[in-house]
Amino acid sequence: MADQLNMSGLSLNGPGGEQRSYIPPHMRGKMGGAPQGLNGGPPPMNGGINGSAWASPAAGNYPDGPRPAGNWANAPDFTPRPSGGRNWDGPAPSFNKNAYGNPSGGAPSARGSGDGQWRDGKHIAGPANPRIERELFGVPDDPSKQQTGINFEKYDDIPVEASGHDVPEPVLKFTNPPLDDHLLKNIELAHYKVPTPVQKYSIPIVMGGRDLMACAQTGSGKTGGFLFPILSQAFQTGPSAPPAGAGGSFGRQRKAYPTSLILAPTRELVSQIFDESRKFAYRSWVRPCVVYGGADIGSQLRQIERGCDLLVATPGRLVDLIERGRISLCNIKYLVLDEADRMLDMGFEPQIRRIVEGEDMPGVQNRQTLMFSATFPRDIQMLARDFLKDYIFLSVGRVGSTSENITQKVEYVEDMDKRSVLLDILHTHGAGLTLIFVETKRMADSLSDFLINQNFPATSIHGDRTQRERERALEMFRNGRCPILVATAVAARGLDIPHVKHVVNYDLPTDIDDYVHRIGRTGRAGNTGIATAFFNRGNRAVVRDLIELLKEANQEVPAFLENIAREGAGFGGGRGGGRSGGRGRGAGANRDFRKFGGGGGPSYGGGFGGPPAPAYGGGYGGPPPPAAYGGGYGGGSYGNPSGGGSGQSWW
DNA sequence: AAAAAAT
Repeated sequence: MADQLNMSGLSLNGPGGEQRSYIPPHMRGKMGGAPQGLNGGPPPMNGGINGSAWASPAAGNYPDGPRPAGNWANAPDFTPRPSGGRNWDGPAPSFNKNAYGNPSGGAPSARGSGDGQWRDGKHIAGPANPRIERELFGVPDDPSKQQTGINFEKYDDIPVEASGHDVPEPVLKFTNPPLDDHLLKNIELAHYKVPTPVQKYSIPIVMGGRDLMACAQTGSGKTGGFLFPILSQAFQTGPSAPPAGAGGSFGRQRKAYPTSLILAPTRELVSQIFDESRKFAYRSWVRPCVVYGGADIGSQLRQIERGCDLLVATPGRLVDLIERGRISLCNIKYLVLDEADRMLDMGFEPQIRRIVEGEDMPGVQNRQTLMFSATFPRDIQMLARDFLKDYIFLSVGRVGSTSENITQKVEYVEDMDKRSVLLDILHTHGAGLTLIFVETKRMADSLSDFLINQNFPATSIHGDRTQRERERALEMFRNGRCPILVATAVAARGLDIPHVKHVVNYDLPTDIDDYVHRIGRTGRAGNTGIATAFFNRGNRAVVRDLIELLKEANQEVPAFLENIAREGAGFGGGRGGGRSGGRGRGAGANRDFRKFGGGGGPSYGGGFGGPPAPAYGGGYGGPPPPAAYGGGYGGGSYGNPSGGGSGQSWW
């Protein structure tokens, strides 16, 4: 069998039998002297995009298309984009006022948004399209599309703290001014009534031209928090001219010049942000696009070609497209880094720095930059220092945990008993969506298999499933056909799944922030939810943080937790709390370190995210510092900025 | 230690 596999592998070699190693797509054709075709590189654009290996599946049938039911599968290939000319360096298409589709005869260019134009300094909305409206905004009876269950009074309880100089007054309503009328119409279509607290602040901040660093989580309305002001400004000021000299360069491939770029860590998250941006860009001149890995790049390229004003991307795929010369960032006016802490956790810093500092993006003074992050540890502070200018710092309270929307339970369950306890829970809390978090991909598979064998409608989502499987699982969960979803960390943050009734931490995460994110999938903004965690001694690393969190949220703290915490506080067991306070969390953790942080000068050494105590504590042979140590602000200015990473010795 | 992310 192995031999057969090898044989088929060999058959991939070149005709002369020479070993041909894999060449990434963006490198093909750059190999010295090799004819382009040999390496399977894409033919030139006018060579016919529908030919050869470059060909995509037929329109309307993208097996890995990012939006399974999305309208862009229906968009005809090469519909000239009425307003797109400015964003290309190719020859601008001659404007034709009927270009976006005479209803009869012409190809229906139903793209759902971005169908409007900018002409003679005016924004001209595209035609209304009932089908697209239903797709984007849903119908009142369709719970999967509805923005229901948002209790706006609860939102008002979320504390927001703004600091920085000249913080503008928050807005109280969606009104013109400051927001553009076209945006207001779309907001109304989306049934958004009142801005959430983060939106109340971010709208005037961003529209005032200021940079923003916001500590906020998804569910606080932060997507609208950046989309509303960005789109509103775009609707009023129109597109940017392409760079001088970009137009008509002979032989150059078409290149898109987006004016807004939104980076986010996971594919599902960028997809979700894209969906939101389609809503609010509906009928406007702004055409949103989305690019991420794991999906057919050909269809993404074609989308970009049709015009790309607002781009939502994961870093890896964006770098790929930049290397291919298909996207230029030189026109960027707005840069948004969403879930910045997560992106750094996932090792995206090099790609992010390359995108922001190493390509053609305007410098920090010539663009507006917004960063969102659930926490504000040292590495994020460094990023803020480098990417932002004179920013306003916004700290938005936790949506779920500190309010009493979520009933948190912690049960002592040994690993071997977890399955049966889970079955009990599923039998007891039958109705509603249940999201079960596990720590490994393998566990996600085996647990969902187990549940399916027990006749539970379960599915799973994790990084080893194909993008298509991931999206399908999420869709099945969202629409309730598979109301039990077993997930790894891929689903922990950012995903906005309405109506999750119960979050089960089958395996507790080692990082309490992850726990907060996970339980935040339920009890969203006014809905009540339940979060159950299975705890055993294997989780004692988080016991202190967990207790602190439960207390903070006015939840019951089981006696066994206190007991185990005391065990851990003994000598030798110091790892129980060594990390406490390392990441910003708890009351006051997400604060503007410029205000609270240690001293002046370049030392960013506030206690914020400082290196864990063991980094130096071990050297003295003394007992490990007490758990409280290292928390707080300005507590220690040990640690040079770059040294933070090396002290990771808490396990 | 695990997960995610360009191929």
